[in-house]
Amino acid sequence: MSDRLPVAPRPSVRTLTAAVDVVLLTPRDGSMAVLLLRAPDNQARDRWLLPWDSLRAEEAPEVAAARIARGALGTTPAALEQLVTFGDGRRHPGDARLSVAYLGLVAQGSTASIGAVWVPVDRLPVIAPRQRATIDAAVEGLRRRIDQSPMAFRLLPPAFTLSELQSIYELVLSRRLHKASFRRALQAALLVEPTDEWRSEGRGRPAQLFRYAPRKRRGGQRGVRFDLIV
Amino acid sequence: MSDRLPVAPRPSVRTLTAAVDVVLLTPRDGSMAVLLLRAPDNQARDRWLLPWDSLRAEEAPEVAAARIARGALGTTPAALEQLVTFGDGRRHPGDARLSVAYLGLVAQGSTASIGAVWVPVDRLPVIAPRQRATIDAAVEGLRRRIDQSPMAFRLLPPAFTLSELQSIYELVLSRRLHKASFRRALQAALLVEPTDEWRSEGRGRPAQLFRYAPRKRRGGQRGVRFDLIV
DNA sequence: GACTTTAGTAGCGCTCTGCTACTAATTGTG
DNA sequence: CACAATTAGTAGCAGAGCGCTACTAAAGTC
Repeated sequence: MSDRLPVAPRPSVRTLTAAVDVVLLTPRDGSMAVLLLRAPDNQARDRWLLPWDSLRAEEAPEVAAARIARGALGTTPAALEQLVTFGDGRRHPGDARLSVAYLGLVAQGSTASIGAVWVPVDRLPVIAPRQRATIDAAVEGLRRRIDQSPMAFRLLPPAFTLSELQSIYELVLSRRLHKASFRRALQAALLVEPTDEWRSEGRGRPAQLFRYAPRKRRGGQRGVRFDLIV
Repeated sequence: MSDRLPVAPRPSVRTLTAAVDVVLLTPRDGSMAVLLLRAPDNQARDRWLLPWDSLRAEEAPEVAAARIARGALGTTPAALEQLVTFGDGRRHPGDARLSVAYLGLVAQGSTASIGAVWVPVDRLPVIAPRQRATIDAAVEGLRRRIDQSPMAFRLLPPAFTLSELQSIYELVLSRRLHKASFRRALQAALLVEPTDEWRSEGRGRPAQLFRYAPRKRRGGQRGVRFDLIV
């Protein structure tokens, strides 16, 4: 090991193929759903795929991700952020050497382009192993980050009831939350403000609609949590 | 938009160059330091660089990252995880189209290979813009994840004092923590166990040495935190 | 009107957390 | 040796946070 210079020599120019994959997630029928495309060619090895494309010349990956998402969705997703880059032996539908994965969040109730289908993440069809791993990473990434960034609000229309918001958290975290505690914590976090609209959803008392309106919190600097789940 | 098929046509094979960059971080002299290499060639545009190399044929990026880290460090870092992939217009020393960045953690007091220097992250020299952004992402990633994964312990030798551990957190979070509260939270998290060794560090009472020994925590399922800092 | 269903709140008790204030053990200094 | 200085480590209080039960409110259903 010590006989090798730590500085890389001027690299020989190696080229490879790179794809951008987009995982679009939305809440749907009580679970999270991912947007899959039906393969245009019935002979294709993978009948279903994540929206993807190879990276175009001079195109930044996040630009490509937005382009691919628009193509599959018809509109731009409410949020789009990089997840992970895979380059292992697992198969990608385009046999790309590298695939850069993006997570896009889509508000509940949105529709998709023709040929695209929302599929519950716990009922996925057979799909190329690398794209399967990408979806798992997306769901896990959403779970990890939902407390730290306003992702839940990107999964809802601009106005929503607090019960709907709580359902998003329950869906993403896959556990029940206590109503009063949830609302108290939400109140303390100064994240939403009430509108003067109410919505009656069939049975039961109508619910007030809220919108995402974060205010700067004073202080905030808390001690270390050690939220490490070993 | 709607006239474009959501399914990508069979992609023309586009190739590009990809690099793997490694940000090795260690605590050093009261701040975090990153390992930089001096350019072998004085005429090079960048006098200093992050350890990097282009991705070899059939080599998975995490394998390349481990290889590059070993070359720069002489040993394997205590942890190595993917950070982000850049592909924008910012310059990379190898002019790579894509660069996959990895974060490596190195225990306090480790030495580097010849030609490699530990530089405090708040006193960086001029460096290619993409690698500068990579370092920023590494420091920020460490800050974001230190509560959720045992990264702090990878920045220390196997046996350490609780004051040393607290210093790591203070360094990474760049704020002071309260001693009693820190220890109480650490105790509750069942993350460390005492050894029967003590260390006298010049002045003051000797400190007991601890080791990282996480135990499974019961329960753990807490409510939503809304730790969103707006 | 009684019952069901969903929204929303009050408040109790326990836990968690920030803090002050202590004790403990060592080195340095006259 | 006495005593200050320095670092390690703990006790315990007060207030904030959190889980929970139990309630009230407003709608539809029969």
